[in-house]
Amino acid sequence: MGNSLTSRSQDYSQWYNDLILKGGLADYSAVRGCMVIKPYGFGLWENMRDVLDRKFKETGHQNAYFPLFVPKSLFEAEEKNAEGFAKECAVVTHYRLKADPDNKGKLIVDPNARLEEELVVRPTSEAIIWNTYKNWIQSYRDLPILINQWANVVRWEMRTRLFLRTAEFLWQEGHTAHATKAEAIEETKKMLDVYADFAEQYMALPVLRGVKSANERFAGAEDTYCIEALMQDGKALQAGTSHFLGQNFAKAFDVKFADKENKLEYVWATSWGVSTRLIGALVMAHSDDEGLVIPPRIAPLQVVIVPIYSKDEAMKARLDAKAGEIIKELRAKGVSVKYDNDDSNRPGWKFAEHELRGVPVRIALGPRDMENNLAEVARRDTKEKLSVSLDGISNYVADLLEEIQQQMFNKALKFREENSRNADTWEEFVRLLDEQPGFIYAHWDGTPETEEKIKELTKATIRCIPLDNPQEEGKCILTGSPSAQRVVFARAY
RNA sequence: CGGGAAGUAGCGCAGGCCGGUAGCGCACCUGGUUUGGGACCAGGGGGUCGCAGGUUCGAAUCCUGUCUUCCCGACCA
Repeated sequence: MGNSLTSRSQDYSQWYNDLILKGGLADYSAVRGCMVIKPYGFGLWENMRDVLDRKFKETGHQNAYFPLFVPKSLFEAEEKNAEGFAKECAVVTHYRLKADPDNKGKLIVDPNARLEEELVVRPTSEAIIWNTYKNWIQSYRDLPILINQWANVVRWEMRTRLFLRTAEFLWQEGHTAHATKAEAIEETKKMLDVYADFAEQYMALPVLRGVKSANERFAGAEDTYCIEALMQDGKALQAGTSHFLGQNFAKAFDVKFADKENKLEYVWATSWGVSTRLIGALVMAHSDDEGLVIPPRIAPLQVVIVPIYSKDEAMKARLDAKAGEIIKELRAKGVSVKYDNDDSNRPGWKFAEHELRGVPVRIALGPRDMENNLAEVARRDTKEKLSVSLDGISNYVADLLEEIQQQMFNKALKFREENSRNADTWEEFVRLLDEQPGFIYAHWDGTPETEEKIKELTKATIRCIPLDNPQEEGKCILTGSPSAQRVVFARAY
């Protein structure tokens, strides 16, 4: 019907937008480049958030909240950071509107209400946070500070895309302060591992863990670690970053502490974040032409039960009673389940609708099954349908959810492996990018100029230099200069 | 900011070249029959045609301007 999805082969962008709109995750909003996250999409975000938040707390972090507005003078304190974000900042210049004297019923910005100092709407919070940390840190006894905040940030991008790049997005940003460089680096890597584990175990999304080249590094960081995922169209997506900030922000905001010998030292810093972009990653990694496919562990709804009613009222009552039993058992196991007994839609409509929304497991319960003590269990990932005995069905479904979770990860991993290739010559590199897009492992001479040139020529960037990358002598695909290792190239979102 | 396309009912669209006072599908409301892969019949409600000017007896339609959205680039998580 009108709800069918554009086929992927036709237009990947359209397919992606359809998935989000028709899958019920989000809507376009009245504000350019922003979106409305609908309850179903927000439920997904809440589940992701809850898991991450638990992991942050398990690793010793606490939540706090810092202001949305950053005075311009603070924002510009760390020069590289300010420069990096300057082009995409929304800025508050006035604090009042007034009636338009020339246009009844309309408002204009009151020119007399100009702020003495402009306020930058945070594109990231390092500046405001380090300005605060300055007051919190005097001694090594005050360290480490391990704080995370859940917030929204604004980056005024020229071109936006639902979930992947919206002008405003939700995220978490961790900001930590440490007494030693080693401790800060350890923190940076630890949080990268938290992200990678989350992506793989909960989102069923295999990721490469690596470090960014200088060109792709976060503005103001010494090193940017990242997790990189591969989407079904062969493009890469940066799914999370963890930055070792060195002493850059400590120096910019003059944050020093007295060590045990009473010597004053600059504090070492990290920051790390993941955003609602993860939802975009999830959509593009797992969905198919029937709609979303959401991994069970973070699905807003894990199981839906669809009764097949008939005129027979007694049978209807039996179906309701049986469904009630199953729901009770599943809920006792911590499985989220909905009984879709809304009589205004027919079963076929419901099947299609829940597939569009990516509900991992559907149980159909009808008279035919009841007579045989069976139910039809359908899994979303493979679209397989099985007749399952009603005895112990809740155990079966609980196990199936875990199996789907595993299967989705395995499938995505297999896809990534099949779309990861070595390129040894420039011709091969260019051909692979166009004909078999994916992660391309190639030698690079290590210079920013070469990386820039490759980007200009092919739009491919270095996604990361994987951690524990095998060392291998070779020649740069562009310049032929010696190289000690392959790095990962791809076109990226 | 460049290059395309589009703004007509809640959604998706037709009508536009050739001007005559707006239509289709879905959704919605009422009644009935239905329910194992997006049901059917009958009846019904809903639109200053993105906005502002202009041409004309008359504009959804022609002209000018303007705003917005989507797609493709540049920028970026």
